Amino acid sequence: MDIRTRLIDTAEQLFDRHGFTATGMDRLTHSAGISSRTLYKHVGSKNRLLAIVLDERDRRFMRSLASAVSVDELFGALGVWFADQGARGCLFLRSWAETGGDVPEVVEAMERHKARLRQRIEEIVEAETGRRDDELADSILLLVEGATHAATYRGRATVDVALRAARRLIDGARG
Amino acid sequence: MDIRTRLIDTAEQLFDRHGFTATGMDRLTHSAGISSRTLYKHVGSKNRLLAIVLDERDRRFMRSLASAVSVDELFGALGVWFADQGARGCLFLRSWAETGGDVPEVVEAMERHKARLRQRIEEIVEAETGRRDDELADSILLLVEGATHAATYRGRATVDVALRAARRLIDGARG
DNA sequence: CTCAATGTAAAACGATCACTTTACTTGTGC
DNA sequence: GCACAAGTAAAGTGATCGTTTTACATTGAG
Repeated sequence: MDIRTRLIDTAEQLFDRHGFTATGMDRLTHSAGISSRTLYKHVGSKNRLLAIVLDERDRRFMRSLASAVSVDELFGALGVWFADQGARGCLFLRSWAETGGDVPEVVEAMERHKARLRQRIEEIVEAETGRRDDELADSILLLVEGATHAATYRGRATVDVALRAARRLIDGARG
Repeated sequence: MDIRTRLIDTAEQLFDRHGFTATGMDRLTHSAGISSRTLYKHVGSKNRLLAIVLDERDRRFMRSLASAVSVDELFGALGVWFADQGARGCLFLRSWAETGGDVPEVVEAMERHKARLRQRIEEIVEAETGRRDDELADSILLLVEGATHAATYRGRATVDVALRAARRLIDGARG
């Protein structure tokens, strides 16, 4: 595997499992099996590394939603994501909060991700109902966000609750 | 103001605004205007301080929901909370994640808070509909959790979206 | 008047922080 | 066969981490 990919993957796991600030560069370089010199040649700084990690995670997350054209598939994909990656809350919001909103690269990565997620949900709602519905998309975004965070303490069944609530909202809007 | 109260209030603000790990004890003692010796006499360690902060925040948060007997009042209180305290995501989940789930006192404070929140929502749903409805309470918990986190990047209007979605779910369950 | 409690300031603790530097080993392409 | 790019290990940068310690001031109760 490419050294840069290995670095970014390792960083994502450590940041996600132990937190950004709590993860030291020593632990990172040892886990990735590279020297600190190489790390800094590649990513420049710890903050830049975080921003890169977030961008890469966004790409992977959006790809996992790429084929969904219904809320069933949306929450299905979300359930698979949690099963694969674990559920420890949204890494974008956690990173934003851990850095106090003070790191522009991180703020922008978070905002980009949330805008894309919101856009994707809008498309799914339109595919399912046949029309644009901002309010419905907003509601389902809330359910996705809620499931993401409640799953950390209520487990994966939360995704099913979110799906059923989304279905009721859609059926209500249709009827 | 009592020295211990001042310490806990200051810690809550700093942890919330800048993150737990990123907040050093020096900054904390200077902001609270106390010596580090006194701080450690009172709370023992940084982790214990965090647990105490969370318990105190839970008390204050639950008190702000104490009089609500409808979802309108529930989300009304939530909106007031965000207006007063700002919206940077759930401090309990953020603290749990920042400490990697490795600090028992923090894990327990988070779980206590979430159990109480879920219980409070169950009561509000019962007051509003006249009957117990676990599924409906689960859905509204998701909307509360979703609003809490989406408010960080979509602003306070998110609370209104959550309220309207909750109303539709309740009306659907009633009819 | 004095003892004990409660506070302060400030230095010291070893560890660790993010990051840089020095010195050396590898291929790879021309 | 040699220069160059890309990696390593390891020491060093000064700063800061959470926590403890030393030495001293204030204050209220008996």
